[in-house]
Amino acid sequence: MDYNFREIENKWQDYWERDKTWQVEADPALPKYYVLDMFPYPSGAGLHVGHPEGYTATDIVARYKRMKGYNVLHPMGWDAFGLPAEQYAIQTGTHPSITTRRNCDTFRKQIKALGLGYDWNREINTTDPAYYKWTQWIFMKLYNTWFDDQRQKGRPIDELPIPAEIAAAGKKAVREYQNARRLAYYADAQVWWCSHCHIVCANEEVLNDGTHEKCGHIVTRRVLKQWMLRISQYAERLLEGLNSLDWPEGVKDMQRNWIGKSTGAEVEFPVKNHEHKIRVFTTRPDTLFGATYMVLSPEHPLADPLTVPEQKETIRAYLEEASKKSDLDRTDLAREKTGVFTGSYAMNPVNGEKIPIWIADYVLMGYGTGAIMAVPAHDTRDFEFAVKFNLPIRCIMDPMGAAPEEREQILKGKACWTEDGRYIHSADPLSGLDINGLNKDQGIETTIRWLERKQYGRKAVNYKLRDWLFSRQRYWGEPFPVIHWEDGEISLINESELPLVLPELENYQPGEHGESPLANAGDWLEVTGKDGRKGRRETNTMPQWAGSCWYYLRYIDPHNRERIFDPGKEAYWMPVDLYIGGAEHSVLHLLYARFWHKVLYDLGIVSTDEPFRKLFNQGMILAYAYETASGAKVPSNLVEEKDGRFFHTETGEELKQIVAKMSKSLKNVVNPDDVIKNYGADSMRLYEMFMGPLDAAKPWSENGIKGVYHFLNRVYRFFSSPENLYNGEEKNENILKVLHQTIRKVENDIEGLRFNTAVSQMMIFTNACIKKGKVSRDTASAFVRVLSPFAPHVAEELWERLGNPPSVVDAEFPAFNEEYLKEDRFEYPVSFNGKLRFKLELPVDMEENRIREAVLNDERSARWLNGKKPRKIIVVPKRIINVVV
RNA sequence: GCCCGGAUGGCGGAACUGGUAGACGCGCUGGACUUAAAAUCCAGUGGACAUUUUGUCCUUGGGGGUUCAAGUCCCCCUCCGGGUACCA
Repeated sequence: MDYNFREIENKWQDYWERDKTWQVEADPALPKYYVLDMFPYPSGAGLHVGHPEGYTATDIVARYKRMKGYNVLHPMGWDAFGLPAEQYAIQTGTHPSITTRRNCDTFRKQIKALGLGYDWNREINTTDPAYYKWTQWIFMKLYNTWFDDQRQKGRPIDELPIPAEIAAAGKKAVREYQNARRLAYYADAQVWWCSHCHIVCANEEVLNDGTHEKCGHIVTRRVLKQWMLRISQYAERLLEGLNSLDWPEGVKDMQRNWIGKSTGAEVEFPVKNHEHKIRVFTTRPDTLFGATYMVLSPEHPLADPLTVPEQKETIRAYLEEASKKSDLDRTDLAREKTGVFTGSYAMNPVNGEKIPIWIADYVLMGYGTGAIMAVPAHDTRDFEFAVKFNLPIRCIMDPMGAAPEEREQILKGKACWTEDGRYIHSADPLSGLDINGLNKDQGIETTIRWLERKQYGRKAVNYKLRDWLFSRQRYWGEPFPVIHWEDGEISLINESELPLVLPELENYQPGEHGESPLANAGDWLEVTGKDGRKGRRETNTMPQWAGSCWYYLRYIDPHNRERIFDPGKEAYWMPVDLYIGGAEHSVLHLLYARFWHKVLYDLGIVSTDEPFRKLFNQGMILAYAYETASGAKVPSNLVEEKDGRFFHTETGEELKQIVAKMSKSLKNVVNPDDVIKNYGADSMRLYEMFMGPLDAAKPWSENGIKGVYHFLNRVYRFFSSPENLYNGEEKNENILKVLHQTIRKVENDIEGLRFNTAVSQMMIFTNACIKKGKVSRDTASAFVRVLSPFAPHVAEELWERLGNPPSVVDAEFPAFNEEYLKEDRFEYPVSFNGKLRFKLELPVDMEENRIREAVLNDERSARWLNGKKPRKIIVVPKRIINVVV
């Protein structure tokens, strides 16, 4: 008979609910532990098997830490703003809040069915006005903050020093001066527009092929007034902060790449017959002697002024083409370089040489200064361009480490060299700069010093990270607490007016030309100021990232109506000790949240500089799928298995089993509800942990879940049968040893998030008990506690049956005792020349020399020594013996 | 292109700072129980060869190297996954 998981699971889930087991409060007398899941978007499809993986992992850690005496904060909530609910509203007229509530109810029910111990008293929902009141409040803080570059710190806008000439120019000038420095600003932005969704997309939401990640349609460029956040000013802080974090190196690397710091120099090139100067950023100022032309990006402000009359028409056509090209062909794989000559020349500061100025779209306005000096001999892009347009290529570095033939080519300007070497042709008696013979590092340093002395340029740092486009043309998002006045002034609403609640609408359809659905909001839109001035509310809403940027802070004090949270509680619970979620949030969510957190820290609102101390990414759960020899996918319902091989039910063709993402079309989606119905929540939890390492992608297998289900049945059957248990202490040495090994291993594995091996150790223990046939109640009680974070329902039931009062949740996690783990003898593997030949059991405290004797005296050694004397005998205590002959 | 990560039996995966490769689970084979099946229990299970037994050889994607000893460290290569891309 299988154990009745349904009855047991219902019973204990009811108990935890009635008992309010998971409700916690800040308690300075106890050490705290804050364990957080990335909260889900409650989609209409319900929970997916991927969700419970991370949730189970955090639940195990939470339960374990609680048993270790920590006060554990483990909350859950909903990232519920988003497109699907709005799309559904457009189609059916159902208000998104109704859809959202329904979906949250489903998710909550499904999560509870897994026996996850969340404090539901702290549940939050980003779409709840009582929550987004504070999202709006943070936006107001961002608006009222500027970044002090000197102190590398955000400060209140009233502390921004106003230069005398600005102050003298009047209020408007002061306002503009401030607006140009606020962390949230409203400005013309070149944005990606998705004409399918009628929405602007952040750069991050546009895929490599120029399509919108949400809908797959091609996006186009537009200039629109949008809200932006000055995250780029926090680049250095965001980069620096990574060093102190216990995060996967891969995630840190991704963030570093995204921030994209590069050091080099800014150099100014005078233009012949013009007062303009072209400023460029370069990481290779040392190659100035090799600069043979310059390039401006098509959007560069000097593109037009520097065009000579005879070139006007050509340039105009090129600029137009370039602006169109950035729409569609920008991502062409075979991007052949294009460009046109302006007719103007710049002067190379190192040698006074006249070099032509071109315009080309391989130079981007959004990076550096939007202009470059081109050194074709030592930059692959410039090389490609120079070859195509027949521009001179001047090698100024004798390559080190290049093959002789390659070196020949490079010196002749027929190939490009970007590595280190020794400079040649890099001196000019007039300018006084000479770096011939130096290597790259020395060359860069010397050139920068020269540039600074001659005031042609300076050392400079550049970041790829750009400002964050923060508004969307959607209904279902946080409204901005902003009023646009008829005279063009922008102001925030009063804090007392928060939350600014989303108005009810008849029509959720966004406009064709970038108007948000809120433009239909009638009365809501119009405002009249005290002075009689008319204004209009902002009709854009915030992106979905907004709510998820700070939700972990609201869990701390979710019902506080007066403040965002109580500072004492914040100081107690923060930082998050462990944060688990999908790797898809490695860059954006985590970077945005860190940015907001740092601003709040600078303003004294939070007590830590970084929000998430330890981060871990769970891997994706995949499924088996099938394909024919030609690679065509076959839905799983058309596949049959025979003797471990797979065949198409209709054609009979043999199929290959592969691993793929779960998808409706492959018919291999696993529904957690079905799994719970057939095997129970404990099996579901245990299997998700047993599948493999938490961070690995791994395929779901029906047989795998049967394995852990089988294990739980064995556990239940054995430990719930009184005839298998005797009272008091454990008498069997071996059982005691395995028990304590298990306690130690499970403890270490939970701390290291290696749940798969923890489960396997518990299996080893159970096998040993069943083999023995009878163990003590002490042993059973210890094991049940070890098992409880993983399979809490079975554990509660057994705990009760062993005669303990509920609940095992508050029992102490057993401590392992080294005494029981000690071995006095060890079975040494004995190798000859590295090959294992036999085993020899010896006392562990035996001296090495005595061990050598013992090995040589063993009759089995004679065969391998073959009459020779051993050259050397290596003894590694409690590991191995190796005889070298 | 660049930056990460990975490759271990029929399958999912173990293996601490280099020290008995294949833990644990699945599957498979044989057996017990049963009228039978399921469930359960017991035994076996990397490959090849040999065998009455003791056994021998091979094996962690491929090739080199360091070492008494390499899945683990170093160099080169192949394939797979993720990120990113005219970033100057």
